[in-house]
Amino acid sequence: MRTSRAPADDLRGCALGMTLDRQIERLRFPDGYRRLFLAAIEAFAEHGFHVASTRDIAARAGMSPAAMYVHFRSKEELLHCIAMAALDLTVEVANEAAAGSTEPVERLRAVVGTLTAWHAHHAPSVRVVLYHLDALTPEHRGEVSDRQRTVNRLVCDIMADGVSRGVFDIPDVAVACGAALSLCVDVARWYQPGRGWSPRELGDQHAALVVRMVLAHQ
Amino acid sequence: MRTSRAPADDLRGCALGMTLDRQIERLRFPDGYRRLFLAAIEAFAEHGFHVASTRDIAARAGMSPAAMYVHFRSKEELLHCIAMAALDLTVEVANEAAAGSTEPVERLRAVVGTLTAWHAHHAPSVRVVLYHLDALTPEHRGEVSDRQRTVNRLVCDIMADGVSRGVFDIPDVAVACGAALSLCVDVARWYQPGRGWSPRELGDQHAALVVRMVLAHQ
DNA sequence: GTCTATACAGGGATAGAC
DNA sequence: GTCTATCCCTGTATAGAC
Repeated sequence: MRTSRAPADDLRGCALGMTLDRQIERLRFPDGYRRLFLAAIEAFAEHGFHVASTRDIAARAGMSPAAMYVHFRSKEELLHCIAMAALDLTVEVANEAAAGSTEPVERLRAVVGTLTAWHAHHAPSVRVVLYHLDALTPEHRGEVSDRQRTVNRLVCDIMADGVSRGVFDIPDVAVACGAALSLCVDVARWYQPGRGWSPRELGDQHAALVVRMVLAHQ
Repeated sequence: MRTSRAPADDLRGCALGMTLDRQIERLRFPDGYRRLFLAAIEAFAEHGFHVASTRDIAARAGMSPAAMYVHFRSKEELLHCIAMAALDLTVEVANEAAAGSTEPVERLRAVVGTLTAWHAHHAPSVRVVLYHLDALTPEHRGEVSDRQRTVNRLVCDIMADGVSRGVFDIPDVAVACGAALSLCVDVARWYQPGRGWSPRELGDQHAALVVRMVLAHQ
């Protein structure tokens, strides 16, 4: 039987320009498993978890409905695997952005810009992970929350560091951190490619706004 | 046959302290209609649109499954009516907040604070309106988008006014407006009552953050 | 590991009596 | 306007052959 988790090591080095689908391609999944994985991302993103049927997913993967159950115990497990892979990538991308500098302003700018661009770029897939988590078992939902807290902690640490260095002036770090991440994440709800700014441009603008939000007036 | 829209006039004068349910009570709906309306809000908020069944909704309203179709043509129409009523209330609340002053900073603070508190307070119901709109027919979705644009325009106007008066310094008003509303709205995704700040306190903090984001350094 | 066939449950919506 | 009964469809998941 297959393990139901994507090996974290295969997720390194992902770049923003690639689509989530292509990044998944790089994972060393067995063929049938990967085809189902990609098909489910498509179907979930298009119709939402509950409306997308296992028949549809299997058909997109070029299989019979029954073949799915060789690779995944249930539709819920399929969602869980996708959510975890997407969040592992998100954590990876955020960490890479933060690693580019040791200066709080630059780190915050990089993380907010990158996460905004990331969520804009993968809006349909991200919506599934953000808004359909109630379909997961409590245990699986807990694992997802852990990953989300990891990103949260990264941003909080950057802000707290900036405060202690006197660069930032933040009344409540937890609230400001939540606010910054709301900017990054909520993009997935409304962003439409081709209308207005590109993901990268929008990221830069959000980064500038967040920096203004927390910067100490010299 | 009943009209399927809540009369807008009945929505005036709503106050934040009341729950959405109670505000709906004030609408002059016929009894059966209102019971179904309230039951559906509960069921949708609890399980999401697709998981909540018409049987469950009818049972909560103390009716047989078939009785629903006397008041609503379909489950989709029920969602539409709820979404429109909720958005009409949101527009109302935002307008009231903006009407409290003519000064851009105060108006922005009031709108962001009130909308944040509103979304925190009604998080479960608001999630339905925000994240399950793909279940609506294109026509109904259009009506919902109209209301959302109304709120957006209100915030944009306040910001543009502040810029033209030299109070605000905003590179791109549309982006800043979207960012401010992301702060207000995304609260519905993560807010849990009883943990951390109250809706009102959170609203005040968000308002302060948004003002810092756009205020011109004197 | 994939197929065909099917069990089994549940949901949206309607018919027709009262 | 509400009920009981029911139609009909779809969906998840399993059985068993290949």
